[in-house]
Amino acid sequence: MRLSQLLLVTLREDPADAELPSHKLLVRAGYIRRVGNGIYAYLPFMWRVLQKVSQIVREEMNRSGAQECLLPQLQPADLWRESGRWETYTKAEGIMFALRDRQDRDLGLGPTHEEVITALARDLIRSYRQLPLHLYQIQTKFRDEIRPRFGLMRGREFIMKDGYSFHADAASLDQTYNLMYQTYSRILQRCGLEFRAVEADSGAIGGSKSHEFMVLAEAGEDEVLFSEDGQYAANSEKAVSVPPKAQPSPFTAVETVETPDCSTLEALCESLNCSATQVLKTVLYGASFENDRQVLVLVGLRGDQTVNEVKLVNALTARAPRYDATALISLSPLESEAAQALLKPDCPLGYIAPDLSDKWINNQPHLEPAFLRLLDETAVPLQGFVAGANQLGQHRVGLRWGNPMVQPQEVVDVRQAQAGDRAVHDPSQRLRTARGIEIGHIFQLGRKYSQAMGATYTSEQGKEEALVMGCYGVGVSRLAQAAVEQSYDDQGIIWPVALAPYQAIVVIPNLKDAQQVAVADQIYHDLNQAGIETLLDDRQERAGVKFKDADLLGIPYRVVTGRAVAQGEVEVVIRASGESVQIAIDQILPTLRQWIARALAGPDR
RNA sequence: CGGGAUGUAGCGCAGCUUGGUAGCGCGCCUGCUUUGGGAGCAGGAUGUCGCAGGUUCAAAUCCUGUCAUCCCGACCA
Repeated sequence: MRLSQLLLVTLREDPADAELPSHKLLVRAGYIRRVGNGIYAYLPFMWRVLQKVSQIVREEMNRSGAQECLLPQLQPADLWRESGRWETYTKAEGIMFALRDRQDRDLGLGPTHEEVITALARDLIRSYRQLPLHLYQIQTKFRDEIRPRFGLMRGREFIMKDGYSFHADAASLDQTYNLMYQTYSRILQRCGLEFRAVEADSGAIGGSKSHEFMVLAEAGEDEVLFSEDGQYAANSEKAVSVPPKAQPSPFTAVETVETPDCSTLEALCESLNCSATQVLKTVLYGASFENDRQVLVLVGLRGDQTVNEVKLVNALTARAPRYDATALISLSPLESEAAQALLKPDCPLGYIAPDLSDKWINNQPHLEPAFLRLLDETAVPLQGFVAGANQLGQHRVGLRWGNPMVQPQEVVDVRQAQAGDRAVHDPSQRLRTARGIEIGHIFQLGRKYSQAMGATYTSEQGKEEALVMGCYGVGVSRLAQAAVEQSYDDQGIIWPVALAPYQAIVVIPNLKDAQQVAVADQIYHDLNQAGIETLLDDRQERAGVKFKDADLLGIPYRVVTGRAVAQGEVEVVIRASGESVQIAIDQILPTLRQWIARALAGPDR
């Protein structure tokens, strides 16, 4: 394309509403425009990038044997009621845009497609002979994010590839899951991105085994913990580790001591002259379930550790049935004001322990009259520890489990693993931390949806069985922006060759020089003819403007038909390295062809 | 939803404290010059100062409300 005919509006200054470099650059270089909060227009250059990503995803998915289809975005609420997610998706997480049609039917705009695909599978899959089966689509998803931000990173409308596989048994699911792990790795390699696959929490979608694919970048919203030997990597929400050893306790006898003004751990440790590892910290949470029942949760853990709320949410969700509930709607630490509504006014907050009496709980209609008491694994081996006395200004020291401190029955892992902790698989390894942008997620769903929605098949033994499912997502638009976040400089974007909207740009420094124009035209024509996607900057602009724009746009190879055309040569500048070489005009095509082929060389086929 | 901030020309901003009829840079249009790293000179166009009330002789400026946007948090297949 000729730039003189393209819609290209570049900005010299950063847009005021952008924070991330990638967001600023995509707007400045004319790739995207914000239309509303979390809603973006993909302008022609961006659309080309997105198609590049989609095409790589498509090729690799097809290669894995999955079949492409396109599912509806407008989804009947009844399907979501069948899976039990209508309430949680419109109420709890509130992530689904819900609407009502003129017949008063509830509908949702698809944030994900498990329900639709499972309903289809229920209709279409009858026999084990049809299995395994893997369907995927690439299309726009809608999510009513509470706080959209960072441009395409967290939009309310975004493009995603989502795939769903169906199996007769767990072994077959495992196979496809592993295949997807490889497929995703290939996709990211082909996109030219630095990434890491990590163990992940499976979150509200449910299911068991799950990995996230993280594009590594400082601006990433997720923290990744990994061991240096490469054997272990996990999202910090999910990560497990061996905590540092506890210091031996200086307390030998059980006694209650006065600890005024020690409602914080630091103050307590200083006052008692002990280590936080000898303190049993008790954190109070308020949890609400979808049936409006509220539960107060006491979590005991070692003082130097912190609660991982994702793990705690999972622990509570698992216990929902005991409150006749299925889903946790909210969980938050009880701050003093909120606590006042639920607890009696003189409750000794700051000095509580896991054996805090239930009598402090207010008598309220939806509030459970007893605490749910959970103990983190780190607290179990403590000896001679310190805990609140359940009396303002007092702590107990020298405690051991049993008498008088009754150990909570339920021991769980709700502890946040941290950089510097030892790895579980090899305690000589220390965990390190990195930041990542989640651009892919694979799950083993199991029978969660097929059971809920009655999607069954007839097995080889003639028995009716629920389908075993997996699901696999790639954030296509997010991936494109993540690529920028990983690769830019102070001049602009540096696209990987595989994702660049155009691979080359021919710049004419001086339009008045007929020879420069003729050579540029010829090269432009020849390159396109040879299948190299090439732009021609034939705008009535000064050379400097064209160079600046080419750099900002991030086109990998820039061919400049400058003064050297008189000697039969042009200059080629490699965007990524800034390297510049003089090349004979007739060598441009073979040279670029070779460079591009090398840059696009993906994983072995 | 809690905390913080901002809304003034297409974009980035000043003006607001101390009310007096709106300005700078970039961009845009015209002309001349320039022509390899976001040119120079000359001329020109562009604003319901987010919106609605109020105070006042007079409001971008003060007050109230409201909407929008951004940041931190909560939230997030």
